[in-house]
Amino acid sequence: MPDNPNPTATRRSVGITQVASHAGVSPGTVSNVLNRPERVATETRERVEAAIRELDYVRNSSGSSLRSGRSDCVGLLVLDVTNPYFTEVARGVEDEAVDAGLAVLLLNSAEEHTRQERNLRLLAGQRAAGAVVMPIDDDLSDLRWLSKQGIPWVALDRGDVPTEEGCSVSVDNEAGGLAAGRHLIGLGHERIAFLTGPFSIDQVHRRHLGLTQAVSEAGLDPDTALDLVHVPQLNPEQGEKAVDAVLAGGPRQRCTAVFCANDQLALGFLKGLGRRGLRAPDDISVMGYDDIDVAALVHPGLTTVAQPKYKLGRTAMSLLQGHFDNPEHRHERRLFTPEIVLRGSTAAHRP
Amino acid sequence: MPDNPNPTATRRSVGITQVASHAGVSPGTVSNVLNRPERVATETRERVEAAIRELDYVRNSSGSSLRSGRSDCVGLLVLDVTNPYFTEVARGVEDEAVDAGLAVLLLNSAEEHTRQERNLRLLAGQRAAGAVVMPIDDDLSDLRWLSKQGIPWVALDRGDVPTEEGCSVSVDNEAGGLAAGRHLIGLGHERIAFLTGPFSIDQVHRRHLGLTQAVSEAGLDPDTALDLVHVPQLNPEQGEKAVDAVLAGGPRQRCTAVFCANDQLALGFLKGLGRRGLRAPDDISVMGYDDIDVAALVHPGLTTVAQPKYKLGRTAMSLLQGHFDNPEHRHERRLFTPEIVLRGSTAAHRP
DNA sequence: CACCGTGATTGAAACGTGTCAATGACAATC
DNA sequence: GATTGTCATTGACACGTTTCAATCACGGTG
Repeated sequence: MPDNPNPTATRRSVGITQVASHAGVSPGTVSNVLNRPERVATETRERVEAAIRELDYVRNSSGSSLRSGRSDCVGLLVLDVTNPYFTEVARGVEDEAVDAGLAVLLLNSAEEHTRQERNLRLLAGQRAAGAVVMPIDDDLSDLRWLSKQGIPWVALDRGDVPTEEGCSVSVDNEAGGLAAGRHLIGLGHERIAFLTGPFSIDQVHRRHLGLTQAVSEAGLDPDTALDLVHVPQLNPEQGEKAVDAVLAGGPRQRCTAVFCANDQLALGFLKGLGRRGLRAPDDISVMGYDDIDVAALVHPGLTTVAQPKYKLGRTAMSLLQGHFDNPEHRHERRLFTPEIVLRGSTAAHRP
Repeated sequence: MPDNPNPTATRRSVGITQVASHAGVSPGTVSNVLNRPERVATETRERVEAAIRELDYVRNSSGSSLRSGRSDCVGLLVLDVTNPYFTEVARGVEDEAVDAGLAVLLLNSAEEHTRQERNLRLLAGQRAAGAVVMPIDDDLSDLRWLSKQGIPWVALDRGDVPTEEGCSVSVDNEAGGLAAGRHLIGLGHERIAFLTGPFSIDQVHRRHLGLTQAVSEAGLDPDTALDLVHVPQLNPEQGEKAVDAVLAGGPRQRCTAVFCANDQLALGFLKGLGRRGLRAPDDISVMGYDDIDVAALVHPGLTTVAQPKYKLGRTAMSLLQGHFDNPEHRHERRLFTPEIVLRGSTAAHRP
C-alpha cells in the first residue's frame, strides 16, 4: 500500500489513462490487462500490473458498465431486512455472488407495493446484471416490467411463477405441512390446532393442505381432528394472544398439539404458555415452521420444519447466473423439500 | 404503464436522446428537466415529462455518475448480515437513505480482514457517495485509504475513532455496564458473575469497567463481589456451556446473578438453565446486553441493556450526509446512552 | 429604432471505460 | 525474397449523461 506523501485526499482520480502512460503503453492495453489478461504478453502485463499497484488504481465501474452495458451488481429485494429468515437467505445469495465476483445491492420492500416498485426502478437505473426478488404478492406485473428492461430475475419463495415468465426457487410447503402432520399424528395426537395467518398468503395455505392430507391418510376426519385458529399477522404478539383461543378448542374436546404456520407465531405461543404457568410439551405439544436460529435457543427447543434458507439463496443466485450472456436460457423452477427438526417442544400424547 | 406490443424484451434501451427527439427538444433540456426542473418553462417541462412516461424512460445511473462524478449509492459494511443487532441498524440506515433518495449497497465483512478490504475497494470502484462502516477492529488503515479515495465514512460502534480521522456513532458501553450493575445491586445481589468474551473486544471490556464501578460505588469489594467467566465467543452455544462455570462460582459462595456481555450469551445461558431444571429468576437472576428482538420472546423475558440500534443507523446515515457537497465538514463523535429494559429474568435476591 | 437584460434552450465537449478494426513485428512457408 | 500467418499492441470511437458557454426570442428602456 503506497503511502501518498500528500496528507489531504487526492482530488484527481487516477484512471486507465494515467496507468497507461505510467507503464508506457496505450490505454487499450491496460483495459486488456484488466479484462482479457491472456491476450497480452507476460512482460507488458507485469509492467502494467506494477503501475496499477503503484498508482493505487481502482477501476471506475461507472465508466465500465456504461461502455460494456453490463454491471457487476445484482439486486436482492427482500420483504423485511430484519426478519431472520430473509437474512439467512441473503447470506446465501451474497456468498454465491462474491464467488462470482458480483456485488449485492440489498433492497427492502418492507412489504409495500410502492417500495417494491421504486426499488425495481432503481435496479433498472443501475442496469443491474440481475435480481433475486421475493415478491410481496402474486402480482407479477412489476417483474414483467423488469424483464422488459432486459434485467433477468429469479423469484424466491414463490412456487407459483409460471416457467414462461421466469425462474423460481421455493420450498414445497405442502410437503412441509404433510411432514409436520405425520410427526404429530405419529406421536398419538388426534386433535391438532393449526395456528395460522390468512390463507391469502399462499405459503401458509399450502401448509394447511399438507396438514389436512396427513390427517386424512391417517384415517381421521379433518373436520373434527383439525382446529383452525386464524390470526391477522404471523408475528410473536399474535402467537401469544392466540393461546386462549387454541386452548379453548371450541365446543369439542381440547386439542393436544398445535402446529403454528411460522416460528414467530410458535415462539409467541410458547411465551404465552409460560405466562400462564403452562409448559410445552407437558401441557400441549407445539410445532413451528422455518427453523429460525432462535428456535434452537428457547427452552424447550422448538420442533419445527426447517427450510434450507441458505441453500435457497445460493441456488437462486446461481440460477440467476444462468441468464448472463445467455439470452436463450430456459427458465427453471427449483423446488426444495423441507425437513423436520426434532426438539423438545413436541412429545407423545398420553391419553 | 404502456404495454409494448413486442413480446420479447426490448433490446435497444431508451435514453435521454430518444426522449428529447420524442418531445421535440434537445437532450440538454431533458437533462434539465431531470435535474433542475425550475430552469425549464412549465410548458416544455410537461411535454418532456409526458415523453418520459410514454417511452417508460429510466435514467441510466452509470452515465449519470460517470459524468457528474457523484453516485447516489452509499455503502453499509456490517460485520454479519445475519446478526439481528446489525439488521436493526441496517434498517435505520436504509430508512434514512431512502428519505435522502440514496440507495444502500449492503456489504458483509463476515469479520474477515480480506473481505472488509475487498468490500471497501468495491465501494471505491463504485465511487460511492459515502459509507457507513462497522470496522472489524481498531485498525483504521483501511478507512484512511477510503478517505484518500475521496469517499467519506462514518464508523459505527467504535467510540475510539479520533475526530480528526472521521465521524463515529456509538453507544456508551461503560454507562451500560454501570446501569446493569446498579440494577442488580439494587435488587440486593452481592455476588455477581460477568459472563463475557475476551477483553480484546473493546465493547465488552468497557461494559466490565462500568460494572466494576457500580460495585465500587455500592461499597462492595470488586474482587469478592465480582466473578469473571470468560468464553472465547459471544454466541449462544458458549452461553449454554458456561452455566456450570457460573454456578460453580469458584471457591467462594455461589453468585446470585449473572450479567452476560451480550444477549446471545444470555439466551444460551437461559437455555442451559432450563436443561438443568433451573429457572431464572428463581435460581439465578440473568441479564443480557443489546435487547435483540428475541429477548422479549423467551419466557421469562430477558432483562437487558437496550441499545438504540435503529437510531444508531439513522444517525450514522444523517451524519454521513453532512459530508456531501461540504468538503470542510468537521468530523463528529456521537455517543448514545443505553437504557435498561426490565423483564422477568431478574428479581430481588432473597437471602 | 437601437440597445440591453432576462430567461429558455441548444450544441458540443467531456467523464472513464470497452471494443474492434487496423497496424506492426516477426517467424514460417513456398 | 516474396507471401502468408500469428500474436501483441494501438488508436479512435461510442456508451448516456451532465455541464456550460453560446445562442435565441422577446419585452422593456433610453
